[in-house]
Amino acid sequence: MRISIDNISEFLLSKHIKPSYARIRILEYLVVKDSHPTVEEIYSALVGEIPTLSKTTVYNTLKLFMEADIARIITIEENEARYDADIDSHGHFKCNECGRIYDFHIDMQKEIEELKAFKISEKSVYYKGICHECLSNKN
Amino acid sequence: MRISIDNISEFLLSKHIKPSYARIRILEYLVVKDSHPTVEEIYSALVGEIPTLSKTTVYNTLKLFMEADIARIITIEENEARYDADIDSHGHFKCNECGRIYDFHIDMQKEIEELKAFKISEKSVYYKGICHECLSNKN
DNA sequence: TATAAAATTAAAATCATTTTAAATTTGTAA
DNA sequence: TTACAAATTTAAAATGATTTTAATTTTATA
Repeated sequence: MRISIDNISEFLLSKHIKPSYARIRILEYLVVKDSHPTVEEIYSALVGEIPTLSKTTVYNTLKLFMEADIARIITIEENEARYDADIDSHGHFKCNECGRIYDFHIDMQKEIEELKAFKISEKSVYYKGICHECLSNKN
Repeated sequence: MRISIDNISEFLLSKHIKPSYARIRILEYLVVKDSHPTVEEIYSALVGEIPTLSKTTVYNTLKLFMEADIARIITIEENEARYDADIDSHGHFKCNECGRIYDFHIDMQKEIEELKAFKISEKSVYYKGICHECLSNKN
């Protein structure tokens, strides 16, 4: 379920998170941008409008969101943790040329025989390659 | 295709990699242990027998292996890159209790409609949860 | 208004990885 | 065998993302 921009504050309250200004703006950024930003990107984008913002707050807030299952971390590449406010299971494709991350739908319901006795709490699917746009630009 | 222990040296030669002692031992460790070790684990395990070994060599060697498609990196968790000498596509399950990584078979052939115009070069599937053994120990 | 709890912050610490430049080893041609 | 160039390995320093710490600011409420 995607969060809508209108009700960020109520949404946070429903998750028992106090909707401070920083939290609202960070979640709003995650939802609106929908680009799976890094901490650096979030911080840089918001520090202009929230001059007192610190990176620690961005880290704290994202950790809070993850604990509340509002956001999830995308570790498609070490050395660049990204964050996604879309919790529903879907795949991520990273373009090795432009660096963009694309979402795609993929069925992850199928039961895995070997994991029958395991308790699965999280599934991630990461693809890499070259996106359509970058392929076009090459010709 | 799994590499067998007997022919590590020939295998490296077939990939146009000079089979130095460090390279042979590191690849051997990856193949035999089959536990998706971190750089730290590889280094610690081998430095006793190869006292001059340095971590930089482990890093260099793993990078070399990845470039030659002999090994792949598993970034199921930022802050702990792991390495796998099994290149065939398969899924990885990480137990949040004991930290072990399990392999499992999963069909990754299915074409994704949304990525039809994309060039896919790498697919990763990461699951997390609690493994069977840790679930048993809890009761 | 006072006060305690929560949120935010800057600065320092940590730690995996990369870079750099030097030292060592290896292969090969003379 | 010897000498030299290339490849490999190395230690040390640099980098950079993240975490920790401890202090400050903000918020809610009595």
